[in-house]
Amino acid sequence: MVFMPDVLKQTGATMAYSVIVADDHALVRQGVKGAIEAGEDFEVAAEAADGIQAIIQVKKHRPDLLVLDIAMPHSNGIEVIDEVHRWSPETKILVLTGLTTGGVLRQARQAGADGVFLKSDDIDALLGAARDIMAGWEVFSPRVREALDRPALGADLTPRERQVLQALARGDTIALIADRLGISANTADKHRTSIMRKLGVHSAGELMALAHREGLLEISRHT
Amino acid sequence: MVFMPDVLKQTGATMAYSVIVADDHALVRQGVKGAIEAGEDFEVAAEAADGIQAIIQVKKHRPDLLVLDIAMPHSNGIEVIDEVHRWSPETKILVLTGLTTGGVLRQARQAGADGVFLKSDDIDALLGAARDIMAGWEVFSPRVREALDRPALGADLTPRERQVLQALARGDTIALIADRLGISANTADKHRTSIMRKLGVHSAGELMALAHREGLLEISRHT
DNA sequence: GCCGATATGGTGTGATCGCCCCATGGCGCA
DNA sequence: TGCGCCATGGGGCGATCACACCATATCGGC
Repeated sequence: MVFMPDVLKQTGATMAYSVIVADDHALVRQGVKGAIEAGEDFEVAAEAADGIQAIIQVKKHRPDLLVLDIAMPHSNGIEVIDEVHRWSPETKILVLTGLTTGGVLRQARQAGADGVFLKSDDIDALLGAARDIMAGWEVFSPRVREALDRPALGADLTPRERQVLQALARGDTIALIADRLGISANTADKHRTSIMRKLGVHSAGELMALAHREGLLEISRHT
Repeated sequence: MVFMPDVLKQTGATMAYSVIVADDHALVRQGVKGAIEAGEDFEVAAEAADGIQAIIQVKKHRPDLLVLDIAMPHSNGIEVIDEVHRWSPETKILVLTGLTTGGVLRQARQAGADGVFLKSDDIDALLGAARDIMAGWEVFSPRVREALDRPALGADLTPRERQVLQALARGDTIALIADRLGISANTADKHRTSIMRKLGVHSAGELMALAHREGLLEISRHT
């Protein structure tokens, strides 16, 4: 049995939700396109291979739905969400990510994504998720919800502490960080100490490893 | 115009190369399946969502081609390549990866992959790559070749130094590493010093950041 | 046979780190 | 009006790190 919105039942056909798919991997775009066009109530209007292109295409097409990868070159997915809300507020956003590290998912939800779909989730569920979102629901798959419910690991970090953590993870030394932030080395050190206490680590090495492994850092892509 | 091997022209049909697609992301598997079955000379015999499953399916089906992602749960792609060569040496291997950090690509080639395809490469090229591999060629896309040609960054590390680097990146302290490897702290320190000199960094923080960023570490996946 | 690379070990020094002590001011909340 | 949290600052101490110096032993190659 195929779900069909009332509008379609009434008009007969040709009226489908327009979709833009943004992911830097062509294979993923193809997979999404195939899965979402399997239902005839969605039609992919354009694709984007990076964040900038995603914003441009959204401005241009004003789609009903944006399927958006987080880790992309040129402007990450979180920034794209903000821009989309600004330029095309009626566009629903379904975030697509391979990461289940919690931090990313939390960022996406807080930025205003209407749903999150994991790349490892069952592909057949994607179309249903898209339909649910268009029906006005928020869609988080079980595995996403589980990750979201897990106590955060770093959720209690203060803004300043996050700032210091970013710098530490880039390999900056305490002296350099203090200088950059215009504070004394003692204060920067105090922040580092607080971070380590909150994350339960006892050496700079552990902290670096944890930050990279658990995705506590801001998302960025090079290449 | 569709390429068709001589065997197919002779027999008429039904004789296609069997393929196994191994990737932890269902969307990618779907994309690969669609792209590779667009030519009628390939047929996906099975899929695998992790390294263990990939090995099991290869043993079972003895496919002509394995399309293999590197970063997967339970046994990474490099290990899978070894196992495939052991249990099904006639199976060609096309490595699929999103990473272009050189180290991974180098590992894949050295492990005996017959080709590397980037997830961001043009999807239409995948079928051609598969056909070229079955024709006995080694297939590396231009972007892969570029990454492979780039001077290595860490290529001159000795085996022992790599070992120490892995431990450092996990957050282990020099004293712990020395103890684990059964050597003195002085020697472990000497290795660390050599690593930092070869990589051109001057602090533990920089080293950690570089190792994670440039993918100098062994591939592993959790979750 | 000698040279280079690898791996092992020891000593020392200055810088940084990990963690403790202390303090002040602002801001929100009961 | 306190109480807690955040951010800022100072000082100190022991451990670790970064980087020199020194050394021996093995192994492969010219």
